[in-house]
Amino acid sequence: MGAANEIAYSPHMEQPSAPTPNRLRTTPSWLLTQTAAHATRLVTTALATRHARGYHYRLLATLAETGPASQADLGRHSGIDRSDIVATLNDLADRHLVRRQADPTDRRRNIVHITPAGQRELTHLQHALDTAQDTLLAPLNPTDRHELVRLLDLLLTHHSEPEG
Amino acid sequence: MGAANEIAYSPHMEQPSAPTPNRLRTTPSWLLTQTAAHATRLVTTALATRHARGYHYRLLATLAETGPASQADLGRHSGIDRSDIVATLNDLADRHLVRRQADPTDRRRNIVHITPAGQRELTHLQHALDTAQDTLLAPLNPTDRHELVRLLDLLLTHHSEPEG
DNA sequence: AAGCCAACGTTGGCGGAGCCAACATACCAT
DNA sequence: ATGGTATGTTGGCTCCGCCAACGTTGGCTT
Repeated sequence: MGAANEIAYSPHMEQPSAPTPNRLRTTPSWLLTQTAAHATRLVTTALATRHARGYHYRLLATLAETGPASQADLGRHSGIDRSDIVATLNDLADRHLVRRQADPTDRRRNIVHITPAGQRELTHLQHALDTAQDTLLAPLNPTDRHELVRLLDLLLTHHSEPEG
Repeated sequence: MGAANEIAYSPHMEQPSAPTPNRLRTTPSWLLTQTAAHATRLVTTALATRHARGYHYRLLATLAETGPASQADLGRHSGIDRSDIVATLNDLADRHLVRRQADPTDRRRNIVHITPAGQRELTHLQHALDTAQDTLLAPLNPTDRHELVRLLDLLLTHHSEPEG
């Protein structure tokens, strides 16, 4: 039928997606969760190239910025639950990207350090992540990008502060 | 130590949250997923007042807008996987909010209808959802709200279209 | 008419993210 | 000394988004 570079049309080939109902398309929370889902997909595949998940990056990034910290503090800074911190740190420690060390002044606490290897890994993850950000924001010009960040920051700040 | 209307300070009372690392705070995908998480919390609790989840609303809304449709079409319009459609429709059908009917012209298909009770329930859910939207967008003025919707719509459209 | 491929509904499963409850241990103020 | 509370840890849960497989049915091709 057609030349090789034409797109073959098969009567059995249906549209992979269909128009989204207006009720959803105009609901801010829906727009938010759907774009977030796309962002998560991009980030997940980006981090997966280095066998990491979101929690791994978040913890390494938090550690690099705050310095050695207890697991509870890590949780508060990164917004990850204490129990999830444990599992994620286990992963990171198994790969020697992080070190748990007993706090001599408080025997309940572990002081968690990022290792040099962890620092290097974070650099790789950061690079992969930066690329994903560009892909995500591709359709937006610089002005729109800043505007989006501003608006999201407003929402996040408002809903995070206890005194709302 | 102070009067009753002062906020009691206890040395054991730590901040429930702590400053988020800049690396995260300035990452668009992080802002997106975190605000989406807040939105999901609001929507989830709003829908929970009527014992519904996101998928239930999405299907009812889609049905109301497109009219009777096959499960596959419902999936394409709502962005929900075929297998999840089955489970969600089971819930809705159990509560008589939806009716499955064999398609006489294609015995593979079910034609799904929304019942009058389903229409009424959708109205309730919509109301709960609208309130949640207001709570979510509280810190934004009308201009910013439209701007946010515009930007998210841009992202969503870009990443949904097959020809990216 | 036969054969083949595709779509349909359904079952069962998976992983990530965000939670919560409970517990033993350790700290600290009273 | 006692009681309240923070810490790390285990185990469990829900929601959302996916994927693989299977039996059935439809429809195009030859």
